[in-house]
Amino acid sequence: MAVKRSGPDAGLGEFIRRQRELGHLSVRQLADACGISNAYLSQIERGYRNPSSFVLKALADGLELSADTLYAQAGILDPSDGEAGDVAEAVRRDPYLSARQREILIEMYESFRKVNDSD
Amino acid sequence: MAVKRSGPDAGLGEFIRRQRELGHLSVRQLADACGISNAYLSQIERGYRNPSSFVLKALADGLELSADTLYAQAGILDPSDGEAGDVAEAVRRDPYLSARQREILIEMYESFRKVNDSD
DNA sequence: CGTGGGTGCTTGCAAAAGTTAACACTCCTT
DNA sequence: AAGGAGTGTTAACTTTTGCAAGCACCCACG
Repeated sequence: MAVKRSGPDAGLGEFIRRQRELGHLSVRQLADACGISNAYLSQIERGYRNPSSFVLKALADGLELSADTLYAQAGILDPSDGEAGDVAEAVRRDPYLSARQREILIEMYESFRKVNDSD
Repeated sequence: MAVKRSGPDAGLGEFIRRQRELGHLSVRQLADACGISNAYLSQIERGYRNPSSFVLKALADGLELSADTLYAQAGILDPSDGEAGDVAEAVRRDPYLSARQREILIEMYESFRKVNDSD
């Protein structure tokens, strides 16, 4: 599946460590806040382990940044996913729409915005 | 340890299954698109497995939605996340749309919802 | 019929995730 | 100097992920 597997090679880990240090947190403090063991966090930071989705989310919360930011660092999120107003966001989060329907609604919304700009 | 543990309890899995069905994809089709095995996807959808962050990201891509959307559904539900389905609300609050445009978007949104019900 | 392909599901098993209990080191305090 | 408490790291272990290979079922087509 092409995705980078473990090994001392972790951009994500380095980023987490830097964020942790910026927040003046010890390995144990952040690990506790995330509900994981300090040993495990240490290994994640040095690229010897890949966190599960739940742990990644917990880390994002503990570091007070969005999961998307961590994903971006993990190299698994297109930075282009960024922007989007509240409407587009609400559409993306709606669990009852198909991908195609979301696409249509967002496109229509953005075309409305565009038209209004030139007023 | 705070992080939610497995069990047939899967909000996330149900959501993934629903999205897959809305896209008219078979288990094998989505699994292939995500680079994971069909057996594994089946188990994820029924709540017997928790995907790693990499697999979760692949699923988000395969379903054409953002990783955060999956996270929101993943049951790490901050109630503060403002109850997803408020597309209509977001549209009504948007200051950059005309009354007519709001009407159109909401109507289209609701018709999508209606169509999906009868799947 | 019958067989080939479609669907989702079960079953081992190797390989990772994740834990507990240690380690070595530093900095304070006594 | 001897202890305590802080730091990050390692080692041995258990639990979970994720896959290959197969099951049972349904539907179309010769």
